[in-house]
Amino acid sequence: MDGKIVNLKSKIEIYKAMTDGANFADCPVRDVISGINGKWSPLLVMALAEKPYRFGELRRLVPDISQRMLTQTLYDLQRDGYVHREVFPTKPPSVEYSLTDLGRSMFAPLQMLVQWAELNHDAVREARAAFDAAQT
Amino acid sequence: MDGKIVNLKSKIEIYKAMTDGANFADCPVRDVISGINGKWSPLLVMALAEKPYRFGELRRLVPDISQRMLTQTLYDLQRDGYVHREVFPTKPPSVEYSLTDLGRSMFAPLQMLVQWAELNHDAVREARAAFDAAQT
DNA sequence: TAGAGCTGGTCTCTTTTTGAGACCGCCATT
DNA sequence: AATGGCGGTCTCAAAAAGAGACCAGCTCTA
Repeated sequence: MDGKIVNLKSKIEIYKAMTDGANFADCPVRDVISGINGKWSPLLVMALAEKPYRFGELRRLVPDISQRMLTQTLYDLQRDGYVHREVFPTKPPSVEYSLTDLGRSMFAPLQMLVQWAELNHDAVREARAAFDAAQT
Repeated sequence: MDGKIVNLKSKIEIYKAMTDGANFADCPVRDVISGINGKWSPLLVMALAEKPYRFGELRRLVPDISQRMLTQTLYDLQRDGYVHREVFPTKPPSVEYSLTDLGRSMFAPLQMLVQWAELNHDAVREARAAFDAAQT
């Protein structure tokens, strides 16, 4: 990642990249995508892209995540190298989570998708309403 | 979507877009994202971006999806307005699935993410191996 | 000094989502 | 008459996610 996205591949090449691999299960692209396509991963990455946060801060920032899923999602993000976890030996030890370079490099493409969602959520809502009405 | 993505928002604005809404559940951006962030949705969208496919063709193209999940994922994509479903009254009626304009407009941002995944899957694999080794 | 609260978690239990695979009627081919 | 493709639905088991109790260690307040 040198900051610019050039040489976009053709659609069929991109699709092949998603179905590559000796057997289907270990296609590298799907392997990576699945890690950032969980229910909470994108939200946490976007939050940490702003600035590092402590565990409790993230909990308050994202009030509808359960503590269990916050722990687990952060663990998974750390394992895949997107998030750095640092423990500070304060009286009640505090833990700070921050994005690594790899995590930061994901921000741009993720932002595109979020921005697309923002631009198109009206269209999606209308489509949904029309579909449900037609199903009467 | 007029083909160009301009005026990128600041990180904090993007995060706010993901946490907007009276209560957390109906944040528009998360509502939309959740629809395209399933296990199979991105793959099917990428496949249909190439050209329309019939049900059985998609099944063969993506051999590790179960019939149940293919049915359901296509249904959800149709409901959200990404996919058009057309039934042809042939002897065994055939059903063709194709991307709508809305679905096509999603291709660009999705492609960015896939491309990022392709570029960075080595880094992710290394991070994972290092993490697992450190956990000994 | 006793109680309550904050720190970042783990553990158990229940509900929801997903996956595997059997089954369906219809029709064409063999 | 049996086989296979067509696009599904239905059932049941497994996996993932959510709710909430519990934990030790420390600090502040009454």
